[in-house]
Amino acid sequence: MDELDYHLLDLLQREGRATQLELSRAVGLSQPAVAERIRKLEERGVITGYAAHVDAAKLGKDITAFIGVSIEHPKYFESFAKKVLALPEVLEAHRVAGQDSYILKVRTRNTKTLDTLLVETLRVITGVTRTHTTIVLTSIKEGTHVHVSEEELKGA
Amino acid sequence: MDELDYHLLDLLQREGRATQLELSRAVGLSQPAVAERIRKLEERGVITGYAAHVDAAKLGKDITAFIGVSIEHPKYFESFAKKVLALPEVLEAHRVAGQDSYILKVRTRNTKTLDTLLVETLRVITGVTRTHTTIVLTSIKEGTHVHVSEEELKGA
DNA sequence: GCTGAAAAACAGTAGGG
DNA sequence: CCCTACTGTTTTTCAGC
Repeated sequence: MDELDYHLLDLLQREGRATQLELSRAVGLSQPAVAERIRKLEERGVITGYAAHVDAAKLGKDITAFIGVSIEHPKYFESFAKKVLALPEVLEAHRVAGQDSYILKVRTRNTKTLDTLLVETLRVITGVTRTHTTIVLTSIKEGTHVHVSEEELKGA
Repeated sequence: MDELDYHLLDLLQREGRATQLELSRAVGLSQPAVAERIRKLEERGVITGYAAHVDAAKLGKDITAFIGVSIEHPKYFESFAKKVLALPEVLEAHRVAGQDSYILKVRTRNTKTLDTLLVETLRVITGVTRTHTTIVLTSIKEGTHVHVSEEELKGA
């Protein structure tokens, strides 16, 4: 992992369908060298995949919300996780330190479907004692771009 | 937007570098028909872009956290948003309804860099009165995949 | 790591229903 | 809106350096 790898990762996070020729020009390597580096980054699991990003609002998914979920005992963590994984409305699910046991990020069609998700799906899961919902009004920034630089990782 | 478009969106969200030939076989169209549909989806802004996804932990970014930020008056919203946009550690920034004014999702190298971000960068921004940080222990699910189906959008 | 070249796979265009 | 056929790129995989 040198500066060139970081540069490639940066470029590919911005433009996941950039061609190897474009990338090679940007980083100053030959095209086969770029192909080789990308292959290795994928192999080592640094690059986990590629995804098209979609405008949820254009698909009628207007509501984004964060839901804090309290669970009464750790023994219910696993079954909760399993159920939540199966819900398409849940974009992210994190176990967290603090008052809540989990934080979910969800995207639903409207407030009605959010309500349904809360009362009919989440609150009835075994072990869930409380949910606390925060509705997003506007998203200023919504990316997955992980910033990396050689400088930052000195001695890592 | 018909069922075929939804199917293509679903596939491209899972595998952003799927070839048109692969997609065409999956949805039962010819390759040029798929190319045309994808072009239109991009044109209309339904597909906003493509990105490589990266394993942050493999890059030494071990800490994910959600930060609720309270701002004393709406007049500071814009300047706050502008400053936050420039911070590479901030993956997401949402203005929200409720106690907090904003929720940020951040990714940092360790707890020390998180602390620095909090006290030296965020809390000193004009208008910020309070921050409330929730550290992620494990992420069960972390995706951007927006679920879509014809059925769900009946009458939309 | 590079260049250069070949083969295979892919994306984009054209003509026609 | 879709098809097939064709053309130009891109990717992949080799040499030899």
